[in-house]
Amino acid sequence: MTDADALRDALSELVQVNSRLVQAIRRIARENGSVDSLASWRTLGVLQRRGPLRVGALADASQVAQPTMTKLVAGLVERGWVERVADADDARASKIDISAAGVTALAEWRAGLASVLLPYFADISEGDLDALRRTVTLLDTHIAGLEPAEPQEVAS
Amino acid sequence: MTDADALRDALSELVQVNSRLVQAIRRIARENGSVDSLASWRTLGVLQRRGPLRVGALADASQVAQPTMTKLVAGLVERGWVERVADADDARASKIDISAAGVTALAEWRAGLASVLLPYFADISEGDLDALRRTVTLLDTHIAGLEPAEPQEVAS
DNA sequence: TTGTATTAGATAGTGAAGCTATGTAAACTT
DNA sequence: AAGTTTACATAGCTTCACTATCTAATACAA
Repeated sequence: MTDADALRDALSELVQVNSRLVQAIRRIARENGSVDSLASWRTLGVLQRRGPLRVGALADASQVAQPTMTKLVAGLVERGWVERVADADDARASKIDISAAGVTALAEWRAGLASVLLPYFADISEGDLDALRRTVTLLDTHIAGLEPAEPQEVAS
Repeated sequence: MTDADALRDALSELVQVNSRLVQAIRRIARENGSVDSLASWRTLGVLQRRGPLRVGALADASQVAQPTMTKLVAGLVERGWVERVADADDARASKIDISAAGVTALAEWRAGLASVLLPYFADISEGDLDALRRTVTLLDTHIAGLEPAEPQEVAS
Protein backbone atom coordinates (compact mmCIF):
# COMPACT_ATOMS: atom_id res chain seq x y z
CA MET A 1 0.00 0.00 0.00
CA THR A 2 2.58 2.42 1.12
CA ASP A 3 4.65 1.50 -1.87
CA ALA A 4 1.82 2.09 -4.27
CA ASP A 5 1.09 5.43 -2.66
CA ALA A 6 4.71 6.44 -2.84
CA LEU A 7 4.79 5.52 -6.50
CA ARG A 8 1.55 7.35 -7.12
CA ASP A 9 2.96 10.47 -5.52
CA ALA A 10 6.17 10.21 -7.46
CA LEU A 11 4.29 9.84 -10.72
CA SER A 12 2.06 12.73 -9.87
CA GLU A 13 5.05 14.94 -9.23
CA LEU A 14 6.73 13.66 -12.33
CA VAL A 15 3.78 14.75 -14.41
CA GLN A 16 3.85 18.16 -12.83
CA VAL A 17 7.53 18.78 -13.36
CA ASN A 18 7.29 17.35 -16.84
CA SER A 19 4.65 19.80 -17.81
CA ARG A 20 6.82 22.66 -16.66
CA LEU A 21 9.82 21.30 -18.48
CA VAL A 22 7.95 20.99 -21.73
CA GLN A 23 6.64 24.51 -21.40
CA ALA A 24 10.17 25.75 -20.77
CA ILE A 25 11.38 23.91 -23.85
CA ARG A 26 8.62 25.44 -25.91
CA ARG A 27 9.71 28.87 -24.81
CA ILE A 28 13.38 28.14 -25.43
CA ALA A 29 12.56 26.93 -28.93
CA ARG A 30 10.58 30.06 -29.65
CA GLU A 31 13.30 32.33 -28.33
CA ASN A 32 15.86 30.55 -30.46
CA GLY A 33 13.73 31.28 -33.47
CA SER A 34 12.88 27.68 -34.18
CA VAL A 35 9.97 27.63 -36.56
CA ASP A 36 9.34 23.97 -36.20
CA SER A 37 6.80 22.64 -33.80
CA LEU A 38 7.61 20.18 -31.08
CA ALA A 39 5.19 17.88 -32.86
CA SER A 40 7.54 17.76 -35.85
CA TRP A 41 10.47 16.74 -33.71
CA ARG A 42 8.39 14.19 -31.92
CA THR A 43 7.32 12.73 -35.25
CA LEU A 44 10.88 12.56 -36.50
CA GLY A 45 11.86 10.87 -33.28
CA VAL A 46 9.19 8.25 -33.72
CA LEU A 47 10.30 7.59 -37.27
CA GLN A 48 13.88 7.23 -36.19
CA ARG A 49 12.97 4.79 -33.46
CA ARG A 50 10.43 2.75 -35.35
CA GLY A 51 11.51 2.99 -38.91
CA PRO A 52 9.33 3.60 -41.97
CA LEU A 53 5.67 3.78 -41.11
CA ARG A 54 2.43 4.50 -42.88
CA VAL A 55 0.68 7.72 -42.04
CA GLY A 56 -1.90 5.96 -39.92
CA ALA A 57 0.61 3.95 -37.93
CA LEU A 58 2.70 7.06 -37.44
CA ALA A 59 -0.31 8.92 -36.14
CA ASP A 60 -0.98 6.15 -33.66
CA ALA A 61 2.62 6.01 -32.56
CA SER A 62 2.75 9.78 -32.11
CA GLN A 63 -0.63 9.76 -30.43
CA VAL A 64 -2.25 12.25 -32.73
CA ALA A 65 -5.23 11.89 -35.06
CA GLN A 66 -4.60 10.79 -38.61
CA PRO A 67 -5.42 14.11 -40.28
CA THR A 68 -3.02 15.81 -37.90
CA MET A 69 -0.30 13.48 -39.02
CA THR A 70 -1.15 14.04 -42.68
CA LYS A 71 -0.41 17.71 -42.16
CA LEU A 72 2.70 17.12 -40.09
CA VAL A 73 4.07 14.78 -42.74
CA ALA A 74 3.33 17.33 -45.45
CA GLY A 75 5.42 19.86 -43.56
CA LEU A 76 8.24 17.42 -43.00
CA VAL A 77 8.25 16.40 -46.66
CA GLU A 78 8.45 20.05 -47.62
CA ARG A 79 11.55 20.46 -45.45
CA GLY A 80 13.06 17.34 -46.93
CA TRP A 81 13.24 15.64 -43.57
CA VAL A 82 11.10 12.67 -44.51
CA GLU A 83 10.34 10.86 -47.72
CA ARG A 84 7.27 9.14 -49.00
CA VAL A 85 7.97 5.70 -50.31
CA ALA A 86 5.23 4.11 -52.35
CA ASP A 87 3.96 0.90 -50.89
CA ALA A 88 4.17 -1.77 -53.54
CA ASP A 89 1.46 -3.84 -51.93
CA ASP A 90 -1.11 -1.14 -51.37
CA ALA A 91 -1.53 1.79 -53.69
CA ARG A 92 -3.61 3.68 -51.13
CA ALA A 93 -0.75 3.91 -48.71
CA SER A 94 2.83 5.04 -48.68
CA LYS A 95 5.48 4.54 -46.10
CA ILE A 96 7.03 7.56 -44.50
CA ASP A 97 10.74 7.36 -43.86
CA ILE A 98 13.11 9.78 -42.22
CA SER A 99 15.74 11.14 -44.61
CA ALA A 100 19.41 11.71 -43.95
CA ALA A 101 18.65 15.41 -43.65
CA GLY A 102 15.94 14.59 -41.15
CA VAL A 103 18.30 12.56 -39.03
CA THR A 104 20.77 15.43 -39.04
CA ALA A 105 18.17 18.04 -38.25
CA LEU A 106 16.79 16.00 -35.39
CA ALA A 107 20.24 15.44 -33.95
CA GLU A 108 21.00 19.14 -34.17
CA TRP A 109 17.76 20.11 -32.54
CA ARG A 110 18.38 17.73 -29.69
CA ALA A 111 21.98 18.78 -29.27
CA GLY A 112 21.01 22.44 -29.30
CA LEU A 113 18.34 21.93 -26.72
CA ALA A 114 20.62 19.90 -24.52
CA SER A 115 23.21 22.66 -24.75
CA VAL A 116 20.74 25.21 -23.53
CA LEU A 117 19.75 23.00 -20.62
CA LEU A 118 23.29 21.96 -19.80
CA PRO A 119 24.41 25.02 -17.83
CA TYR A 120 21.44 24.70 -15.54
CA PHE A 121 22.33 21.15 -14.69
CA ALA A 122 26.10 21.42 -14.78
CA ASP A 123 26.38 21.37 -11.01
CA ILE A 124 24.61 18.10 -10.33
CA SER A 125 26.34 15.26 -8.54
CA GLU A 126 27.39 11.91 -9.92
CA GLY A 127 24.59 10.34 -7.97
CA ASP A 128 22.04 12.69 -9.46
CA LEU A 129 23.31 11.97 -12.93
CA ASP A 130 23.00 8.26 -12.28
CA ALA A 131 19.48 8.71 -11.00
CA LEU A 132 18.63 10.80 -14.02
CA ARG A 133 19.90 8.20 -16.41
CA ARG A 134 18.21 5.41 -14.59
CA THR A 135 14.95 7.32 -14.66
CA VAL A 136 15.24 8.06 -18.35
CA THR A 137 15.69 4.37 -19.02
CA LEU A 138 12.82 3.53 -16.73
CA LEU A 139 10.51 5.97 -18.45
CA ASP A 140 11.64 4.92 -21.88
CA THR A 141 10.66 1.33 -21.27
CA HIS A 142 7.50 1.97 -19.31
CA ILE A 143 6.03 4.69 -21.43
CA ALA A 144 5.97 2.20 -24.25
CA GLY A 145 2.98 0.69 -22.51
CA LEU A 146 1.15 3.98 -22.75
CA GLU A 147 1.75 4.16 -26.42
CA PRO A 148 0.00 1.98 -28.98
CA ALA A 149 1.84 -1.25 -29.53
CA GLU A 150 3.88 -1.91 -32.58
CA PRO A 151 1.83 -3.45 -35.33
CA GLN A 152 1.39 -7.11 -34.52
CA GLU A 153 0.53 -10.05 -36.64
CA VAL A 154 -2.62 -11.67 -35.42
CA ALA A 155 -3.18 -15.38 -35.77
CA SER A 156 -5.50 -16.20 -38.64
CA MET B 1 34.49 16.51 -20.65
CA THR B 2 33.14 13.03 -20.62
CA ASP B 3 30.97 14.06 -17.73
CA ALA B 4 29.51 16.97 -19.63
CA ASP B 5 28.86 14.76 -22.62
CA ALA B 6 27.18 12.18 -20.46
CA LEU B 7 25.01 14.85 -18.94
CA ARG B 8 24.21 16.28 -22.34
CA ASP B 9 23.17 12.88 -23.59
CA ALA B 10 21.05 12.24 -20.54
CA LEU B 11 19.32 15.58 -20.92
CA SER B 12 18.72 14.96 -24.57
CA GLU B 13 17.13 11.63 -23.82
CA LEU B 14 15.17 13.14 -20.99
CA VAL B 15 13.68 15.67 -23.34
CA GLN B 16 12.78 12.95 -25.76
CA VAL B 17 11.08 10.71 -23.28
CA ASN B 18 9.41 13.69 -21.73
CA SER B 19 7.89 14.71 -24.95
CA ARG B 20 6.43 11.26 -25.37
CA LEU B 21 5.10 11.19 -21.86
CA VAL B 22 3.38 14.53 -22.18
CA GLN B 23 1.80 13.47 -25.41
CA ALA B 24 0.52 10.31 -23.75
CA ILE B 25 -0.89 12.37 -20.91
CA ARG B 26 -2.60 14.66 -23.34
CA ARG B 27 -4.25 11.68 -24.96
CA ILE B 28 -5.25 10.14 -21.66
CA ALA B 29 -6.80 13.41 -20.57
CA ARG B 30 -8.76 13.62 -23.79
CA GLU B 31 -9.96 10.06 -23.56
CA ASN B 32 -11.06 10.61 -20.00
CA GLY B 33 -13.16 13.49 -21.22
CA SER B 34 -11.24 16.16 -19.39
CA VAL B 35 -12.25 19.47 -20.86
CA ASP B 36 -9.53 21.40 -19.12
CA SER B 37 -6.27 22.10 -20.80
CA LEU B 38 -2.96 21.06 -19.41
CA ALA B 39 -2.21 24.76 -19.23
CA SER B 40 -4.95 25.19 -16.65
CA TRP B 41 -3.51 22.48 -14.45
CA ARG B 42 -0.04 23.86 -14.83
CA THR B 43 -1.30 27.27 -13.82
CA LEU B 44 -3.07 25.87 -10.78
CA GLY B 45 0.08 24.00 -9.86
CA VAL B 46 2.13 27.16 -10.04
CA LEU B 47 -0.35 28.97 -7.86
CA GLN B 48 -0.31 26.21 -5.32
CA ARG B 49 3.46 26.22 -5.14
CA ARG B 50 4.04 29.94 -5.23
CA GLY B 51 0.99 31.35 -3.61
CA PRO B 52 -1.01 34.36 -4.76
CA LEU B 53 0.46 36.03 -7.79
CA ARG B 54 -0.45 38.86 -10.07
CA VAL B 55 -1.39 38.00 -13.62
CA GLY B 56 1.93 39.17 -14.97
CA ALA B 57 4.00 37.20 -12.48
CA LEU B 58 1.85 34.17 -13.06
CA ALA B 59 2.39 34.45 -16.78
CA ASP B 60 6.15 34.55 -16.26
CA ALA B 61 6.10 31.64 -13.87
CA SER B 62 4.01 29.58 -16.27
CA GLN B 63 6.09 30.70 -19.21
CA VAL B 64 3.26 32.07 -21.25
CA ALA B 65 2.60 35.58 -22.52
CA GLN B 66 0.54 37.86 -20.33
CA PRO B 67 -2.57 37.92 -22.53
CA THR B 68 -2.53 34.14 -22.57
CA MET B 69 -2.57 34.13 -18.80
CA THR B 70 -5.38 36.67 -18.72
CA LYS B 71 -7.49 34.20 -20.66
CA LEU B 72 -6.41 31.22 -18.59
CA VAL B 73 -7.25 33.05 -15.39
CA ALA B 74 -10.64 34.03 -16.76
CA GLY B 75 -11.39 30.39 -17.36
CA LEU B 76 -10.20 29.36 -13.93
CA VAL B 77 -12.22 32.08 -12.26
CA GLU B 78 -15.28 30.88 -14.14
CA ARG B 79 -14.76 27.40 -12.74
CA GLY B 80 -14.28 28.79 -9.28
CA TRP B 81 -10.80 27.36 -9.01
CA VAL B 82 -9.05 30.66 -8.45
CA GLU B 83 -10.07 33.96 -6.96
CA ARG B 84 -9.10 37.49 -7.74
CA VAL B 85 -8.09 39.41 -4.68
CA ALA B 86 -7.88 43.14 -5.07
CA ASP B 87 -4.44 44.48 -4.41
CA ALA B 88 -4.75 47.17 -1.76
CA ASP B 89 -1.55 48.84 -2.90
CA ASP B 90 -2.21 48.93 -6.61
CA ALA B 91 -5.65 49.36 -8.08
CA ARG B 92 -4.44 48.25 -11.50
CA ALA B 93 -3.54 44.80 -10.33
CA SER B 94 -5.15 41.99 -8.44
CA LYS B 95 -3.62 38.91 -6.97
CA ILE B 96 -4.76 35.55 -8.21
CA ASP B 97 -5.14 32.91 -5.55
CA ILE B 98 -6.09 29.26 -5.81
CA SER B 99 -9.38 28.48 -4.09
CA ALA B 100 -10.26 25.48 -1.96
CA ALA B 101 -12.17 24.09 -4.92
CA GLY B 102 -9.09 24.64 -7.04
CA VAL B 103 -6.89 22.74 -4.64
CA THR B 104 -9.36 19.87 -4.67
CA ALA B 105 -9.73 19.85 -8.42
CA LEU B 106 -5.98 19.85 -8.91
CA ALA B 107 -5.51 17.03 -6.43
CA GLU B 108 -8.18 15.00 -8.16
CA TRP B 109 -6.73 15.60 -11.57
CA ARG B 110 -3.32 14.52 -10.39
CA ALA B 111 -4.63 11.50 -8.54
CA GLY B 112 -6.65 10.42 -11.55
CA LEU B 113 -3.71 10.74 -13.85
CA ALA B 114 -1.40 8.94 -11.47
CA SER B 115 -3.94 6.12 -11.25
CA VAL B 116 -3.88 5.67 -14.97
CA LEU B 117 -0.10 5.62 -15.02
CA LEU B 118 0.26 3.45 -11.96
CA PRO B 119 -0.43 0.05 -13.52
CA TYR B 120 2.26 0.63 -16.08
CA PHE B 121 4.82 1.34 -13.39
CA ALA B 122 3.62 -1.05 -10.73
CA ASP B 123 6.42 -3.49 -11.36
CA ILE B 124 9.37 -1.19 -10.84
CA SER B 125 11.98 -1.91 -8.21
CA GLU B 126 12.71 0.00 -5.03
CA GLY B 127 15.85 1.29 -6.64
CA ASP B 128 13.95 2.55 -9.66
CA LEU B 129 11.46 4.29 -7.44
CA ASP B 130 14.27 5.96 -5.55
CA ALA B 131 15.87 7.08 -8.78
CA LEU B 132 12.54 8.39 -10.00
CA ARG B 133 11.98 10.41 -6.87
CA ARG B 134 15.49 11.74 -6.86
CA THR B 135 15.13 12.79 -10.47
CA VAL B 136 11.82 14.50 -9.84
CA THR B 137 13.42 16.50 -7.05
CA LEU B 138 16.40 17.25 -9.24
CA LEU B 139 14.24 18.49 -12.07
CA ASP B 140 11.99 20.45 -9.78
CA THR B 141 14.87 22.46 -8.41
CA HIS B 142 16.78 22.87 -11.65
CA ILE B 143 13.91 23.73 -13.89
CA ALA B 144 13.32 26.69 -11.65
CA GLY B 145 16.44 28.11 -13.25
CA LEU B 146 14.83 27.88 -16.66
CA GLU B 147 11.91 29.90 -15.52
CA PRO B 148 12.04 33.62 -15.14
CA ALA B 149 13.30 34.45 -11.70
CA GLU B 150 11.02 35.62 -8.99
CA PRO B 151 10.90 39.37 -8.85
CA GLN B 152 14.18 40.53 -7.43
CA GLU B 153 15.16 43.76 -5.84
CA VAL B 154 17.95 45.37 -7.74
CA ALA B 155 20.44 47.64 -6.06
CA SER B 156 19.58 51.26 -6.71
C1' DT C 1 -16.55 -10.59 -62.27
C1' DT C 2 -19.03 -7.42 -60.35
C1' DG C 3 -21.19 -5.03 -56.42
C1' DT C 4 -20.65 -3.90 -51.55
C1' DA C 5 -17.99 -3.15 -47.51
C1' DT C 6 -13.75 -1.81 -45.62
C1' DT C 7 -9.56 0.65 -45.30
C1' DA C 8 -5.89 4.45 -46.08
C1' DG C 9 -5.21 8.78 -46.39
C1' DA C 10 -6.62 13.63 -47.86
C1' DT C 11 -9.65 17.59 -47.34
C1' DA C 12 -12.89 20.73 -44.95
C1' DG C 13 -14.24 23.04 -41.16
C1' DT C 14 -13.91 24.14 -36.22
C1' DG C 15 -12.01 25.08 -31.68
C1' DA C 16 -8.46 26.01 -28.47
C1' DA C 17 -4.09 27.98 -27.05
C1' DG C 18 -0.65 30.51 -28.02
C1' DC C 19 1.37 34.90 -29.90
C1' DT C 20 1.99 40.33 -31.02
C1' DA C 21 0.13 44.78 -31.03
C1' DT C 22 -2.52 47.96 -28.89
C1' DG C 23 -5.89 50.16 -25.61
C1' DT C 24 -7.07 51.89 -20.90
C1' DA C 25 -6.52 53.19 -16.47
C1' DA C 26 -3.71 53.54 -12.40
C1' DA C 27 0.67 54.78 -10.50
C1' DC C 28 4.90 56.94 -10.58
C1' DT C 29 8.26 61.03 -11.62
C1' DT C 30 9.67 65.40 -12.04
C1' DA D 1 -0.06 68.61 -13.04
C1' DA D 2 1.79 66.64 -17.16
C1' DG D 3 4.23 63.00 -19.21
C1' DT D 4 5.96 58.36 -18.62
C1' DT D 5 5.63 53.86 -17.14
C1' DT D 6 3.20 49.86 -15.55
C1' DA D 7 -0.57 46.26 -15.22
C1' DC D 8 -3.78 44.16 -17.30
C1' DA D 9 -7.50 43.65 -20.92
C1' DT D 10 -8.88 43.46 -25.71
C1' DA D 11 -8.41 42.51 -30.69
C1' DG D 12 -6.82 39.96 -34.26
C1' DC D 13 -4.01 36.38 -35.99
C1' DT D 14 -1.43 31.84 -36.40
C1' DT D 15 -0.77 27.19 -35.40
C1' DC D 16 -1.98 22.65 -33.88
C1' DA D 17 -5.15 19.79 -32.79
C1' DC D 18 -9.72 17.67 -33.37
C1' DT D 19 -14.20 15.45 -35.88
C1' DA D 20 -16.59 14.60 -39.95
C1' DT D 21 -16.42 13.57 -44.50
C1' DC D 22 -14.62 12.49 -49.20
C1' DT D 23 -11.95 9.72 -52.60
C1' DA D 24 -9.67 5.97 -54.14
C1' DA D 25 -7.92 1.35 -53.56
C1' DT D 26 -8.51 -3.10 -51.65
C1' DA D 27 -11.01 -7.18 -49.95
C1' DC D 28 -14.66 -10.08 -50.06
C1' DA D 29 -19.21 -12.33 -51.48
C1' DA D 30 -22.24 -13.87 -54.59
